Amino acid sequence: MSPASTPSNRDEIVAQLFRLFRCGGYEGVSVGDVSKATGLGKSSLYHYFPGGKADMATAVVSFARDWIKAHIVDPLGDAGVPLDARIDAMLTAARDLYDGGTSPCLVASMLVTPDGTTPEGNAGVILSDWIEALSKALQANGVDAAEADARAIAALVRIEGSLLVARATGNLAVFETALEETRNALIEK
Amino acid sequence: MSPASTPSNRDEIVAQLFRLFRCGGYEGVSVGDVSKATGLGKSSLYHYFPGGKADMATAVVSFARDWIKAHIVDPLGDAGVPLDARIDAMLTAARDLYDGGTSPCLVASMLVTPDGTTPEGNAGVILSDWIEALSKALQANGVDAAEADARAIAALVRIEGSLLVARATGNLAVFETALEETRNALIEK
DNA sequence: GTCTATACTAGGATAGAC
DNA sequence: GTCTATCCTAGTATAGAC
Repeated sequence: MSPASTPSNRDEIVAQLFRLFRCGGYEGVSVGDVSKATGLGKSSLYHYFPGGKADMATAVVSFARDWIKAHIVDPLGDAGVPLDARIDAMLTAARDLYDGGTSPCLVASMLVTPDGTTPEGNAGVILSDWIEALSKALQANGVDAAEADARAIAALVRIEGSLLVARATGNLAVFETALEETRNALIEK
Repeated sequence: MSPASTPSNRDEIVAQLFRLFRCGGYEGVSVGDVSKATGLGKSSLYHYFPGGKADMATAVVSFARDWIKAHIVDPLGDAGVPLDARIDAMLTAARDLYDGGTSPCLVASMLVTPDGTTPEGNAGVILSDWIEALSKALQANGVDAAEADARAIAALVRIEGSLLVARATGNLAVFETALEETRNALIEK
């Protein structure tokens, strides 16, 4: 794959890394792939990421975590907006992030590691951030803590599960339907 | 990893392959890994799988599909057993397959492929088999087709999603709770 | 900060003996 | 059917010039 335009700074490289790692996971991406995708030579990449591929993984997880914070966690905590609007914003962000059910989840892809290996970059915290923010938003609207946690977890289970099932079976509607069900389950009194 | 005991036939090798591929996906497993895990030399492996790693992936998907048929699809179609007992059997099989939420799903892991690559072995059909069998079982008990499909899909979404969330966040209870919720949602009149 | 060139290892696959 | 030996490519990483 040739680069849309050669990136001029580290942030643009990381955006490319996100595209690559979300599809291939850690093992499925080579430094050569990154070189091709960005148009930069390997040495340039090692300039930005002295620790090599492991550094790239760390950077991409950090990038994704920031994206979730800006587009999901912070909006969910915005007390100036009604809860149902915040939830709609979250679901819109999810639809966008996963391209309507066609693009894989980075967390899921980074979780695939050879037997006995620990996942690179600890992407799991991204899901924890999301769940916590959602639970907090529900609690601020009068849902008790245990119920809020359960609903928040169920929401992420639906989103992640439907993305996987949609992509595995080629049935894209599964994802869209799950978003709608998630909305209903979260808003329910 | 050293072999529990050196496998004496192709089936035993495939069982090892299943362990490896479900964790590492296609890209995360090398022929050398397989050699170490089985105790067989590379040439022996190429004797059983002339097409190399791609052949191994095909064999392991076939193995998993057979397992699902024997432990889930066929029991779900057993008209001599009450529906709720069949569903319990399905959930017990799932708990067993995923080791209570600690072992990854082969379908999910094989879905992780470098950008532009098509998944090796087409593991997605395994989920389709499962969903279809579950929907059929519900329909045979008076649930109309559209509702049965929706419930079957929702069940797999919950199982796959909870496995992912449980493993990513380190919260194993998510998986067990999801199995219970799946049971309730399927049995509901 | 980017390049070319290079070193070295790991990975996929085959040859040919036993 | 399994082994040792080997081949070749791809992959990670570094050196040093510009």
